[in-house]
Amino acid sequence: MASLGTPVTSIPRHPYTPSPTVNNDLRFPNHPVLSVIDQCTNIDQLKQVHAQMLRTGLFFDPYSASKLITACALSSFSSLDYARQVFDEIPEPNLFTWNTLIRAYASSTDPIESILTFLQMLDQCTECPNKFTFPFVLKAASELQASKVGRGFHGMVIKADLGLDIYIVNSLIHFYGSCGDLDLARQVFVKIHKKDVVSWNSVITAFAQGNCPEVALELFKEMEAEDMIPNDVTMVSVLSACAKKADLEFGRWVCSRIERHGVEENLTLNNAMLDMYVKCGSVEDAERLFDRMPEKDIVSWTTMLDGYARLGNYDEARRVFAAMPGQDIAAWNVLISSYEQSGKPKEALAVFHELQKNKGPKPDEVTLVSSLAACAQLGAIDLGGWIHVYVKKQGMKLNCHLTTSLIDMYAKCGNLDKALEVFNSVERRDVFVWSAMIAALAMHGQGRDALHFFSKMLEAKVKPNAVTFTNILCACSHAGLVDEGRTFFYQMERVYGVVPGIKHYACMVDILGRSGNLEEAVELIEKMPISPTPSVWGALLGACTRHGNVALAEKACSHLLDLDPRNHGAYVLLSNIYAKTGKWEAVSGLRKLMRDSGIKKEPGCSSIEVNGSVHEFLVGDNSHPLSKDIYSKLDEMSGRLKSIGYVPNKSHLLQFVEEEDMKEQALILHSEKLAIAFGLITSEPSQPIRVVKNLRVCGDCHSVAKLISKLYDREIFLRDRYRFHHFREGHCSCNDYW
DNA sequence: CTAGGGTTAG
Repeated sequence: MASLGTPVTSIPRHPYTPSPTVNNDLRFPNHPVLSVIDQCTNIDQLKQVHAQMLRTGLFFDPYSASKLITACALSSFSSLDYARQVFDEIPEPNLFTWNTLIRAYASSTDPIESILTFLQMLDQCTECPNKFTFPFVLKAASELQASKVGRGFHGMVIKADLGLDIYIVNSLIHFYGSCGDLDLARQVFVKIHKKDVVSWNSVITAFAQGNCPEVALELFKEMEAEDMIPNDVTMVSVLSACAKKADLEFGRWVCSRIERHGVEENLTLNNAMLDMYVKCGSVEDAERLFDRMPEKDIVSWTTMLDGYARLGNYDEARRVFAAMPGQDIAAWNVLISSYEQSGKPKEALAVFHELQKNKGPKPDEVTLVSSLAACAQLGAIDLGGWIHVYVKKQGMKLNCHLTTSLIDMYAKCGNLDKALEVFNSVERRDVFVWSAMIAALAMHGQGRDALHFFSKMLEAKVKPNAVTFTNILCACSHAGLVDEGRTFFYQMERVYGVVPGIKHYACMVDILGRSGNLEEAVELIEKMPISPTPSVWGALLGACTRHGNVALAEKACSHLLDLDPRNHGAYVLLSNIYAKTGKWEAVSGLRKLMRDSGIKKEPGCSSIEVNGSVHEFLVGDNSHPLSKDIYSKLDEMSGRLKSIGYVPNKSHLLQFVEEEDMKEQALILHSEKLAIAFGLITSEPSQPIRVVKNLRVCGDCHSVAKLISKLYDREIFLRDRYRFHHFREGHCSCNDYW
C-alpha cells in the first residue's frame, strides 16, 4: 500500500486520458472503489483505497479524487494534513476539488488555511470561484472574525453576480454578525427579495449574540407578522435572546409556543430552554424541564450546575457536579467563574487548585480567564504570574479575552509594567484590551497616559464603547483632569455615539465634585435624564466630605439613604465629615442611629500575598499565627514614626472614642497597617509590599505608608477600593489626590 | 457530487 512518503512520480501514470468531449467530472460515478470510501472507519483504510485508486488511475478522475479528499477531511477520523497531501498529488484539480479542500479547512481548527487555499485557487485554477465557494470562505472569515477579508469576499460576490444566491447572502449575514457589524448584517438582510427561514435565523442570531437581544426579539416578532414559520433553530436563538434580556415572561411564552405549534423538540432546543430558565433566575422551571427531558447531555447538566451556582446554592451545585456523567472543563469553569463573579475569589482559586490536583481536564482559556480574575480580586500576583507562565508554556495564543484578563490582573496586583508588557506583546487588540489598558493606567494615577492610549486606540480604528468611557472618565477623576473629563463626557454621545449611562454620570459628578466644582456637580445631577442612583449621590457625598461642605453632604446623604436606607457607606462618609469638622456630637448621634437600625460599617479588611498564599487582616486582628511578631513590629513602627514627628490624624476615626490614646490605638490597628507590618516581617527587603484593601484607605494610613516607605526603604503598593497607591521614598503616586 | 442558521463557562 502507498505510504505517505511514496513519491507520486514513482507510480506509473495510468494510460487513461480524458476525452475532451466528455464531462470528466462524472467519469466513474458508480465505481465500486468509491462505495468502499464510505465504509472506511479509519485513516489506514482510506490510505489503502488511495493506493488502489492510484493503481487503477481512478485517482485522476476529479470526482473520485474529491470524494477521497472529502473522506480524508470531513469524516470522523479526519486528517486534514493527509487530505492536503492527496490534494497536492492531483495534477490539475478542478473547481469542485478546490471547493472540497476550502470547505474542509473552513470548518477546521485552522480556518485561515481555507482562505489561503482560496487565494491559491484564484492563482492556479482556470475556473472562477462559484456559488459553492463563497459560503465556505465566508464561514472561514466568520470564524476568524476577519472583517476586512470578508468584506473583500462580499465585493467579489457582487462582481461575480452572485449577490442573489440565497446561500451566499445568508452566509454574508452570518459573517457580518460574527464580526459584530450588526448594521451591515441587517442591511444585507433587508435587501433580500425572497427571505427564507435561514435568512431570518441568521439575522436573529446575529443580534442575539451581538448583545442586542431586544432587536433580536423584535425581528422574531416581525418574522411572525410576515407569516414565516420559525423552526427549532429560530427558537434556540430567540431563547438565547430572552436569556440575555433576563425576560422570563417572554421566555416562558416562547416555551409554550414551541409546545403548542409543534416546533420539533430536540436536545439542543431543550438545552436552550434550560439555559433561558437559568439565566432568568428560575431554577424551578429548569428543574421541571430537566426532569422530563428524554435525553440529557453534558450541556444539560452543566446548565443546571450553573443555575445553582449563580444562585449561590453551592451545595446543590456541588451535588450536580458530582452526579453528572463526567466533569468536562466547562463544568469546572462554571464553578470557578461563579465563585469569582460572586466575590468569592479564594473559593474560585481553591477549585482551580482542586482541578490541578485531581488531574482533571486540561484548563482552557476560560479557566484561566476566571482564575486570573480571581487573582486580580485578591491581588494574588504570584499565582497570577504563574498562570501567565503556564499560558506561555502550553504555547497557548493570547486571545483578546486572555490578554484583557492578564492586563487586568497585573494592573490590579500593582504591576503596571507587566500589564504594559502584555499589551505590547499582542497583535490583536479589541475594545476590551484597549479599555483594560486604559483602566490600568487610570487606577495607577497615570491619567495623561490613559488619554494618550485612548487616542492611539482611535488611530487603530477601534471603536470605544461604554466601558472605555467609564475608564477614561475614571482616569480623569484620579488624575484631576477636570477640563478633559468634561470634554469627553460631552463628546461621548455626539462624537462616538455612546449614550452616557449611570456610571458615566457618577464619574462626572466625582470629577467635578472632587475638584471642588460642587455647584456644577449638583447642576449635572439636576439635569440628568436618568434618575440618580446611590452611586451618583455617593460621589457627591464623597466630594462634600473632601471639601468640608456639611450642608450639601447632609442633603446628598439623605437622597442616598432615601434610595438605599441600609447603605453603610453613606453613614461612614457623613460621619467622616462630621469628624473632620470636629462635630463629635453628630458623630455619636450617627453611631447611635446606626446601632439602633442595626446597620454595621463594612469591616475594613486588607490582604497580602506572601510566597503564593494570601493572608487577611481585619481591624485589630490577632488571629494570625504570627500575631505577636506583627504587634511588636507595629510598636516599633509607631516608635520610629513618632521619632520623626508623625502625629496620628484622629479625624479618620469612625468610632467616637473618648480617650486620646484609645484613638491612637484604634488607628494603629487599621487592617492595612497590620498587613504592612506583616509584609515587613515576612518578605525580603528587596521585595515590594503589595496590600489590597476592601475599602478606601484612610488619610492616616496613607500618611503612615508614605513615611514607612522612606523609613524602611520599601516600596509599598496599596490597592484600595478605587485605585492604587504606590509609595516610594516618602511619596505616593497619587500625589495625595484621591 | 459540494452550501447557509442553533445550546454550557469569560
